[in-house]
Amino acid sequence: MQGLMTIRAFSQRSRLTQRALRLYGESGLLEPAFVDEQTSYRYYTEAQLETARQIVLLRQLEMPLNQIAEVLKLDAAQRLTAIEIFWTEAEAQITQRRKLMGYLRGRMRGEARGNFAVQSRAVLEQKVLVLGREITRPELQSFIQTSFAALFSHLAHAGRQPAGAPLVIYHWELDFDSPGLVEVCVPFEGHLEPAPNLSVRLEPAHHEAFVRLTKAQVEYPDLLHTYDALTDWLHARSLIYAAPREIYFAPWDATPPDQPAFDVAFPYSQEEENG
Amino acid sequence: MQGLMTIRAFSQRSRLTQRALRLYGESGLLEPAFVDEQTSYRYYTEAQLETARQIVLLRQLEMPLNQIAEVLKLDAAQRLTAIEIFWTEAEAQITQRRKLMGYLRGRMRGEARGNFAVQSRAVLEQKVLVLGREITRPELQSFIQTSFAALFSHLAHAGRQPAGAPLVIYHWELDFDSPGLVEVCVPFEGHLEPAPNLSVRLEPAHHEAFVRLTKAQVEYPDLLHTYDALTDWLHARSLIYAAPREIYFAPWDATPPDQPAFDVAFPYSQEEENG
DNA sequence: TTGCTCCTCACGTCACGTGAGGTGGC
DNA sequence: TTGCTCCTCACGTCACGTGAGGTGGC
Repeated sequence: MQGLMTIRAFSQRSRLTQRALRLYGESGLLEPAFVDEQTSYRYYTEAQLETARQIVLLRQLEMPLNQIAEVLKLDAAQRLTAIEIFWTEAEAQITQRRKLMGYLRGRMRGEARGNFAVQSRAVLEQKVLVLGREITRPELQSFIQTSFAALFSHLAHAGRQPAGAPLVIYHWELDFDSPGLVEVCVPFEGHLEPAPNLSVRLEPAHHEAFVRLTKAQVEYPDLLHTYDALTDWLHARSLIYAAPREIYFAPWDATPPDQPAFDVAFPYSQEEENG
Repeated sequence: MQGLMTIRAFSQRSRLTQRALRLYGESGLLEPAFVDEQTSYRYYTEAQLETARQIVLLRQLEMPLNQIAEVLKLDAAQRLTAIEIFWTEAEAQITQRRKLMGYLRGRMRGEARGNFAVQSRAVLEQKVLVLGREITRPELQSFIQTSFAALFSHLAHAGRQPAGAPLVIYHWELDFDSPGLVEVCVPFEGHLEPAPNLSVRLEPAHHEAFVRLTKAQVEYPDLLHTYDALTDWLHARSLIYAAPREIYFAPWDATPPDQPAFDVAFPYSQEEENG
């Protein structure tokens, strides 16, 4: 019994509740150094305090328990790296929320209501080279970049040039959290054979409602408002709309933040015979 | 059926899941404009979209549903104020976490381990005027300030001077989340009658372990480390300790951030006859 | 024998996600 | 009749909080 603490003593010194300690014991996150088989009493050592305190700290940063378990398996150097990665993501979320709050403020003060002028246009039929996959939100950014690179290199190998602005089509009805099909497309002319994962498709002629945005507006709050403005516009005209798309008509890297860089568009058709 | 949307249409345009919409309907947060009594089908109006979108935004700021319900009852001006208050608290939490992360970084790199030098001293018996109440963490700051003001004015009215450094005693064993008894005390000499809520007590002579901190260190991470250092020190010497206290020996407002301003102390006694 | 500490269920909370099994209108 | 949309349970998830009712050692 030398140096062993009861759950009460350990709870007080670690600042973990007894309930939490039992839970962590069951899940294997922090098992008591010794458990009396007769009484099921849990006993902890002084050395386990360090682990317990790290758990407390990580929980206060809102790291989930299963991630904490993984982090604790790493050695000191890797552990700090893992924590830094987690924290970087947390900070990104915070930035996101701060922007949302700014958007909310403006919205409630009645500002910026007309900032997103909806226009419409006719789009001609065009052939596109398509790379599509089911992805989730966090994967989106890197998926788009690598896909465009793959498409352009495929075109170059076939001796073809892009014949229009590249676009990205979102097939999952604006539900941003669950995974859904995203297609990255580059228009071309002439003939191209489909390859594994790369299909060739004829995008039909259509009308579309669109909003033109600057490069800076690619971030969250503005994009949300754009979608709202577009669906409101379409609904007000009783139009049926298809999967939304982003059309990158300007060279992305060369465009300054405050200059128009892309359109968000919804293809639409007249409502079926009804009213 | 003019202008009524099914739950699916409303879900897509509001970006709330059907599950969430049903839940909000039951709780009264956002009830469908019309419910078919035969089929129990829910129908929503265009006008409800604005409310729905505000709910989405507030949920993304992690405002709890019951608080959202309260906020939505307010008119536009008050609503924005309420949201700003909520957000200010959220930002305070973020600042807190960022400090914790800094503390964790230093801790894992092995820095700052010896920063908190534990000392010990004998304290003489003294009479104190006490104001105590059960409070929770968020109330602490303002409770301490108003209590000190009340105690000093009581002393002044009775024609007495403080006879030592004022202190705050925490009786709830370092469990910072649940509510617990906190006592704000001012030592005095001579005679004083107890008043409602104000008791007069003789603090017995004792020994205490303490750490001296600067004004800047009153914030979270350092305070945590201080408590750890003190309980480790006491435990290493097999000492029994009582409720911890903070002793404000310097005039708070006049002290610069990097100067010593208060002690964190644990009264202790020898362990009962045992080893 | 009386407290005290510890134990194991088991249900509640929060805001949903995810089926299961069933109904109504074209 | 077949899909499709909608419905209502009901259980699962996450990280616990909060009793209820019972045991073991001084």
